[in-house]
Amino acid sequence: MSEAASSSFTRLDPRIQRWIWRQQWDQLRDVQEQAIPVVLAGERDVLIGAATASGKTEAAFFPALTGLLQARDSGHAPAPLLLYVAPLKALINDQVGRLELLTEGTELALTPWHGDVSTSRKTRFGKKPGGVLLITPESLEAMFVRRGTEIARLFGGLRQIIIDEWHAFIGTERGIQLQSQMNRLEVVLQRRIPRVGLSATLGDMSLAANELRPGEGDTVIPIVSTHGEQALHVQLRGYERLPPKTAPKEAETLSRQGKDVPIEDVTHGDELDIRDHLFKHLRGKSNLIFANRKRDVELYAELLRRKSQDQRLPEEFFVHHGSLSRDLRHHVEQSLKAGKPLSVVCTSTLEMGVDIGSVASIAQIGPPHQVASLRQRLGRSGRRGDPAVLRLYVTESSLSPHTPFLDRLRPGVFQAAAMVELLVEGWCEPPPSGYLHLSTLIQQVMSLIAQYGGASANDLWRALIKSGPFRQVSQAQFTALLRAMGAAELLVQSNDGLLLHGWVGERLVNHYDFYAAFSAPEEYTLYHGAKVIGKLPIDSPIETGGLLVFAGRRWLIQDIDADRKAISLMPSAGGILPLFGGNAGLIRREIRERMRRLYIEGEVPRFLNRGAARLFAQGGTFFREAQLETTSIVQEADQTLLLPWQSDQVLNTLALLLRRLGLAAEREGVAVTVQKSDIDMVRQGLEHAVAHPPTSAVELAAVAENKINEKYDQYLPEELLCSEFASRFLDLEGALETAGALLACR
DNA sequence: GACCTGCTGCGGCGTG
Repeated sequence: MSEAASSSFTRLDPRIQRWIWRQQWDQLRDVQEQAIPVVLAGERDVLIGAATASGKTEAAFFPALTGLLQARDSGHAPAPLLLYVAPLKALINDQVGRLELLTEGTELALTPWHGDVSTSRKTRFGKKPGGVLLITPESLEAMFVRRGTEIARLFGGLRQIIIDEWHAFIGTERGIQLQSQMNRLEVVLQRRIPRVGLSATLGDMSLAANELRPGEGDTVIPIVSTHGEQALHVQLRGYERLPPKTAPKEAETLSRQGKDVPIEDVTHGDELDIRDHLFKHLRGKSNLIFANRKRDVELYAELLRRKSQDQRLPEEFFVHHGSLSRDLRHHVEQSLKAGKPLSVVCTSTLEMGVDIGSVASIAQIGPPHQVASLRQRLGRSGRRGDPAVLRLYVTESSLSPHTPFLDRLRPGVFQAAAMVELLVEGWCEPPPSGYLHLSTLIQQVMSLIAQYGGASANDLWRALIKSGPFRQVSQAQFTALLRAMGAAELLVQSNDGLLLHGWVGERLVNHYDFYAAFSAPEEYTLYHGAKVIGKLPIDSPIETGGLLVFAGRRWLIQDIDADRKAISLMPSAGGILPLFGGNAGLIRREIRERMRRLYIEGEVPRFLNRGAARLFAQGGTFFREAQLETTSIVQEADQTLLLPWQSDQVLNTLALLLRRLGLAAEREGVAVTVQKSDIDMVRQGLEHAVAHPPTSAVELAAVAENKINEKYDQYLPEELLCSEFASRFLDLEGALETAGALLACR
């Protein structure tokens, strides 16, 4: 360590300094230099923004552990405690391993606490709290519920909270749950506990800071890595849909006759072309191939694997997604980490989390859904000074006189191109904010009552809303929520006004399902003999004797056991790709605006290959033919389309405004379509909407169907469900403005 | 037109 290194270094505990020496680091990273003094001071909240593997975890732990060791050595009572919260169990396990080395010889207790940790280890912490506690939000929730009266004792010595991968929490159910838990700790301890958020440099730091300390984001100290941006090599490849060799109906007839139909024969020609390109360019190196859907992950893994087999090459294409068993995923992660040349077809499971080292390139099949996730994926490539390499593969439908209007615009190519441009310019989606999170509020009300053995409405209001993170919820909404919880027998009121669990609430809180704030579908476990392969959602249409492609292998479904929720598989020659359900995300205004600009300027971005450039030209020509530069309302046969190039929230709202007037309006891709209508009808509808707008987005939400999305939404009365829906999916102001603009142009 | 994440307490049984 050089002299200049550093006043920061000299302030660390000597035991930590020795560890740094042993690593033979010649200097601290810049985020570490910046973070050490402020985290060590232990007074303010800190948000550290830096890419994966930039040393931000150490930036938090070096000073936090220094403070912890000093407090312990000075005999501080109660025993000082550092809390680390992470979104993944795997991250906690990794972290414990690293901390064990870092704290060697200090006799500092490290306690991982999640579902896979033994009860004995948890009991040990209960008997002697202190040291470092590493936990998930769900396990922390369980502590509040099961050990409510012990919270003050267990966390009495708490000095700081470090939150890993903070960006992954923001805007989600788990994010607001964690905010609420941190606040509840402060309520019990009656003091402010400094928070240290670790985050990828995504979006706007000030928004992320305001989520770290809700309402007081400006008091959070931001620390951003000054590390230079890496070079980026990107290519967008375009394909046109080509039919499979054997049509689906024909294939079904053949297989019913007992004939074996190879998967290549029922796969679209463009998908085989993409496979060939991947095979040719990725073999021999390590790569990540992201596909948007698990079905496609299985498809491409299978196609690539079979091609390797045909050419008698060693197996080097693998699968990784969230439905695979932990063992299978772990094996792939370890092989990647060991530096073996292998390509993994995967979903967002390999976007963050455990360290897998660096790969040669990233492939993305299908247009990405978010610039933020595209950037996160790119961060996995080209770490050691090499440029990051990104290949995007986008298929558009084939052109014929019957090709639908929206497909002729080639929206996939334009969306992908817009996202790459925004990525290069350094833009990405800010974290979502403004949601009510009423489902998670129901969970937190139930949990607080469990913690204290009952609570008054006023106690709940103060702990969750007035001083807590649910500040978007009004008093009237909160009262309505409690009343609805009473009606659903989640709550009952005792004679002295104390709120307790009703019989439904009791049953809910006493099941381990309660601790997670997010909902997950019920799944069947897949077995090959005694070995667990993975899990399938039970809504998949499967039956005994059926075929399945899963985990990059082909299987025959031998047995389905509904009681054990188990499916037995045996290897087979054929296989069918399973479909997994899911909800799509929301596209932001900035992306749609950039798409429009690309259409208007018509200049082919340099990163497009020939195929993509051709599709780009087709889309641009069609855009001009349809005069979309000057008008955004067009008619095709008996449907009318609105193309305002706005956010999905604006499109949702426009569709509802028209539906309210009895028009068959729907959001469809980049447009709002209105069936059985003409331009005049739609213009009249928009005029009426502008002249007589609904009083609020909440009122408009009543028109929407299927508003239940989150875990406890089913307990919300219609009015609150509408409020929640409006806060997430609608933008009335934006929609009325857009309607005005649509009417202004002819 | 999608992906991902998480989980207690207790009874029963084997082992030292």
